[in-house]
Amino acid sequence: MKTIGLSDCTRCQMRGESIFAGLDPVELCTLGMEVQDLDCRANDVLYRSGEPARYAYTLREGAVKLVKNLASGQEVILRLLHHGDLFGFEGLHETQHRHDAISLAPGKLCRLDLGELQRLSERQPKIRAAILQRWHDALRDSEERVVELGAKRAEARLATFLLQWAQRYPHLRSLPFPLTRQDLAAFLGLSVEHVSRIMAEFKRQEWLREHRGQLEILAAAHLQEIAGKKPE
Amino acid sequence: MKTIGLSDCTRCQMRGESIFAGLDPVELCTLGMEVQDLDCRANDVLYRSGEPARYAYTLREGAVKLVKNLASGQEVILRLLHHGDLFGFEGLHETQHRHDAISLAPGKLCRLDLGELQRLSERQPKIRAAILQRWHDALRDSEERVVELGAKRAEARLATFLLQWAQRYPHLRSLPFPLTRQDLAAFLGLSVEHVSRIMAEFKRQEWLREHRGQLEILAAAHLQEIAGKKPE
DNA sequence: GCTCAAGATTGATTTTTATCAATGCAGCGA
DNA sequence: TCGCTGCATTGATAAAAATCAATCTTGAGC
Repeated sequence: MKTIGLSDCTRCQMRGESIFAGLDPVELCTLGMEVQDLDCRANDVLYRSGEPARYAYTLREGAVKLVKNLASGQEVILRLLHHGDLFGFEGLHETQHRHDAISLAPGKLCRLDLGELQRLSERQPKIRAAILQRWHDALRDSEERVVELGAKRAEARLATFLLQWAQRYPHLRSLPFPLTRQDLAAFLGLSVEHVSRIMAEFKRQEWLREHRGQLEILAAAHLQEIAGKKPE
Repeated sequence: MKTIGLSDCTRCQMRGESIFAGLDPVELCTLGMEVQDLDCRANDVLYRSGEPARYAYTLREGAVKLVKNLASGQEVILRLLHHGDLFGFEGLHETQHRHDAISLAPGKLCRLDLGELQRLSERQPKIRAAILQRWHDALRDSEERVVELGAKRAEARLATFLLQWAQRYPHLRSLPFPLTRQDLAAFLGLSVEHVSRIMAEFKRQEWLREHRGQLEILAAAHLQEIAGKKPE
């Protein structure tokens, strides 16, 4: 991971989707918020569980996983972040991070000091609302995961997941897919082998294709159907 | 469900744990917030998924489940609320409720108009902070459920759940336990039969006792051990 | 190109969990 | 009290998923 320097938010491509959306350039300049610009490679550790929470991050490019490691040695992926996502903001309410944040692919991030963010959100209703919206989205997503894990079988979970992943790249036929089977297993609550078998089956059915970290979904309709299927 | 009338928050036993904690009686009076006082029986429907979200609720007595019903007919319990808990506040960011809220036992609630709550939270930093704290807690809990469902086996999930339930009644030896096996199954992502077998086993081990909606935990230490156990 | 290591796949087997089918039991109204 | 009715329990069996044990790829470094 590499610190590049300060970010110039007024020129950021991503601003419209960030928590600073809705502020005009003048407002943005008067915030007095320093935003660090970071580059990461695959498997860089942004922070570890238990470390003091000092920063939140906006992911501009790449993908990041938030991971919980259990005493048993198992790992569970709690969230997967894409371009535009904010993470680490639990730090506004807790002194320590409660999971690891690890990049899955080379990418770019903005690092925001949590103290400054806190002050800003108190003064700027627009920013406050934006953060609250992220909180809301994170809760909704997490509850959807509870539904998936609690009520659906392996193939349905995987199908749902692949379709959701694809939604994050609406304009692309071939999607970046930097997840290992281990990552998929840790996200879906399954064993690596089981994930591998189901992926193989999906490929045999020609519902998808995979090549060098790229994924193509060929039969979204079939996956949709599988995704809705209950255990029966 | 029965509307009793307006609540006098200044005299509420629960105020210290509510979102109005930290306000002195004078501040409380000047808020101009009308709080409806409700009684419920077991199995009353407070709201349904898809209904316009108009109120949030504070549960003063009893227990409430937030349920998602799937197209397949399965149900998943997303949250279980106890005395002191606030729910329905997703309505601050969405126009419709996204789950059913159903009481498990007779109880008492306060009903807060979401519009008023919104206005209040904009003006009163203390209330805003309190709501944000609930949001944070809900996310943390939901993520813990993802860990349970994604990484643990049936006995571990049940043991964890029982211990958490007990934590909500720290001073009681014998706990109110208004859940059916169906409720437990819907919360833990298991079948009714499986839950029943594990409960029977825990009772055989004399780790707990159950009688007419009351639960006694006799061997928390053993349950703790089971709760941490990975699938192996 | 060749070698190695990490990840992915496949098969055989076991464990966990769901499903199906009775049966038991407690509370309640007639 | 009887006889429902709705849970809860128990057993037998089937399905789903994990585990164990080999391979098989593939990509990186030489």
